[in-house]
Amino acid sequence: MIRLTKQADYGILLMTQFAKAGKGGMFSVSDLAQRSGLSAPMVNKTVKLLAKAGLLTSSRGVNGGYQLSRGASAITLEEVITAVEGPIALTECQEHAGASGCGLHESCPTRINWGIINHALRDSLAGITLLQMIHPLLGSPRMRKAVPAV
Amino acid sequence: MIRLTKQADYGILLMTQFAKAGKGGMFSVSDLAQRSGLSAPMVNKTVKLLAKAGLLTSSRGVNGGYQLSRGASAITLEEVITAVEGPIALTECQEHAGASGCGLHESCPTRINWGIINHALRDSLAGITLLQMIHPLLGSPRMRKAVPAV
DNA sequence: TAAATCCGTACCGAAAAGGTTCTATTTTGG
DNA sequence: CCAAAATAGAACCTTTTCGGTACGGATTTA
Repeated sequence: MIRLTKQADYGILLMTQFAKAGKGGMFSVSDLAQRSGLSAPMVNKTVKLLAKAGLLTSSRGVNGGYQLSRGASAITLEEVITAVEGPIALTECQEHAGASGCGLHESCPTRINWGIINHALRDSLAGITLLQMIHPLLGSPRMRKAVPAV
Repeated sequence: MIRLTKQADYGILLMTQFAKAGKGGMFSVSDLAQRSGLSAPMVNKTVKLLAKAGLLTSSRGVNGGYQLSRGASAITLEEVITAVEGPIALTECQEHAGASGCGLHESCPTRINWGIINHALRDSLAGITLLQMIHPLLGSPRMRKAVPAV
């Protein structure tokens, strides 16, 4: 029902852990699992996706772990969600434009509207950074301006 | 992956059929199935939800069917989607506020941000009417103003 | 060289989505 | 007044996706 998946939620939760630790904070999977209250395998799975997307950098071997690849003010929710659960689009036709076709009778005259809606959603997610997520009261006034009643 | 369900898509498709037919246009389920290319049982299931939400009115018996309860310019995508797949909210905690609790360790400092995001999504969907869906080129300039880059 | 850690993939159970069917109930028309 | 056409509502099944776990391999450090 138009929900974020739990894993995307976990991704955001984990990223905020890094953000709270500040620049250079490095955590292993087991560290993160303890801090977040999530199971280690689930953390494992999720940080891999975040690292693959370039939001985290990894170090292998003893004393290895993950850390933010950029400052918390330079990473947005849009990036985190996309990293974990793929492109953000309410309708399928917006994702692989023209590739498959809707299979329905008429050519879709509503595609323009969907483009606008998807764009609005993506942009409101792209307007919120990890820094704002951990300091909502500081972030929200600026954000309210950037994301007005639409 | 943050997709609309197919049934919600069907709901929108069906509602645009009514909108194209203009005020007072009445269709039976089998009519709609033919026009839309969807299976009759699926149409059946979907229009029931739309009727229950008050977006369509129904007439039983021979020559019965469904019709729009209001003009196409007074029905928004937000209403159609909510009718078919329930309240629009990306995160669960926004729906039944405080009822269940996240179950996670700290109280969620990000709830404010989610409220803003959900609101932005709902409002952009509420800003698009059925009339605009069937006349995208007419509707979009006004809509671009109502739903700016957010 | 052993331990810690990331990497990649494959797998399984549970939940949700997608779709069908069946039995009322209501209305019209002959 | 009865048969046909239509909605109302619920139950059911199948398929897909989600949520979570497990395992073998590669890499770094001590």
